[in-house]
Amino acid sequence: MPELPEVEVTRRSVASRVQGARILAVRLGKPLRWPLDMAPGALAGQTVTDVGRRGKYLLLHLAPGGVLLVHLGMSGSLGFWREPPAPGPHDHFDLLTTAGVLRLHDPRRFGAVVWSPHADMGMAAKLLGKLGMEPLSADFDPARFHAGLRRRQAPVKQVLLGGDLVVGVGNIYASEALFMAGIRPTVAASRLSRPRADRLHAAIREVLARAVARGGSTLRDFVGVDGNAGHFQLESAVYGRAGQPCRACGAPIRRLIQGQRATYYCPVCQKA
DNA sequence: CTATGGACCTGAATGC
DNA sequence: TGCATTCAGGTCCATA
Repeated sequence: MPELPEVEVTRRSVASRVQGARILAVRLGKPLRWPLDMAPGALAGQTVTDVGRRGKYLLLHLAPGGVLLVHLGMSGSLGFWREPPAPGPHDHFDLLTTAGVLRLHDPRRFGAVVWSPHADMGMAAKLLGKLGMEPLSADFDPARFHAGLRRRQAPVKQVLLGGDLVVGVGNIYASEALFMAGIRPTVAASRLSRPRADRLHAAIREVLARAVARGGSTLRDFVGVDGNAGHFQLESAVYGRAGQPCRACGAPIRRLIQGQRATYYCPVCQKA
């Protein structure tokens, strides 16, 4: 479900609710991607000082002790209640605080919660250490982006998904950004000229920033922290539109598989 | 080091 | 209606 915009929207609403709250306990459901071995009272007494984000990871900074890292995987969402309903079969993590309960709901359990005390940043460092540039920050530099692309022989779409050059571009927005830049997803990343890399750089920023501004509502079943479903307005140019006419030129949108993931593009607007 | 395919898990949609 | 197959927004890991 979540790509960077959805995670960012989630971050903002989580921050507004739990920042400054003190943790009372945690409740664990089924194991997520990595089992979290933690007693219910393990974090009790810690305060949530800040809610950050790196790529698609949410970072709950706790004082005095460390960072609680949360990833939503493919199907995860966070909810917040003053008085939460009884946990369902897919509610796998509750953070009980003085402000209310933050709950991770994740049917497929590809998501994760990782606790890293400051003394031992092992797991968090390993997960965050290889991440690429943040696309919505000044850190996302066109020259470095182009240099990174030039070193890769793989199709540009798969390089975008890799997350080691630039983070946060998921399967939907990868297709959308490539369409906006007029670049075919199958082109070897190394073959992109600087001007075309610059167009892609700008397209990534624009597509993601627009989705954030719309509250992450571009995804079909995005569920905000307040429980409201999105507006069900998947306004994609190409994603999920195989066979339908390109909104720019009318040619039928094509679908192909790259690295076991669906890719969509316009054969006319994206020549190479 | 890079590139590729498999793995993890469940539910919804589709097809016969 | 029932049952099998396909597909889904992520990313780590083993293997060449």
